[in-house]
Amino acid sequence: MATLSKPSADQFRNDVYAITRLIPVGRVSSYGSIASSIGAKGAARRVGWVLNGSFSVVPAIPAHRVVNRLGLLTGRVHFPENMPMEELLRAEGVAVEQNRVVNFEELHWDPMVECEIE
DNA sequence: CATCTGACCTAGT
DNA sequence: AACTAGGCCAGAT
Repeated sequence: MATLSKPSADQFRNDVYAITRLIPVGRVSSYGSIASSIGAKGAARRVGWVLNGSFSVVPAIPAHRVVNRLGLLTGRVHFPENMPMEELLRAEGVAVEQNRVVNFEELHWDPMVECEIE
C-alpha cells in the first residue's frame, strides 16, 4: 500500500522486518543489535515500536525471537494472550526462566557478527 | 500545540 | 562500578 510514512521510516521498518525474519530458529536477537546492523545505532526503541506493528504482517515475523540486551522478555506483554512470547520460544527449543532467556549469551544471534551483513 | 511515554541502548560523570 | 543524561521517533494525552 502506498503509505504516507516518510521514506526513511518505511525503509527502517522494512529492514527491521527483514533482519527479524533472518533470525534462525532456536536463536534470539536483541533490539540494539538489530538497530546497529541496519545502521541505526541507538534507535533500539524504534525497533520495538516497529515490531509492535509486525503482528498483522505476512509472512509472520518471529518477533518473539527479539529480546532486550539482557535477555529479558520485555515485550511479552504486547503479545497475544493465546501466543505468549515464552511459549513461542520454548516451542523452538529456547529455555525461558523468569521472563529471561537461559543461556542468552550463547543463543544471542547478532546479525552483524554472525552474518556480517553489509 | 506541549509534554510524556515507550518491546532500548550508549556514553558521560 | 553505580548513576544520570541523552538520543532515537512516533503515538498518546
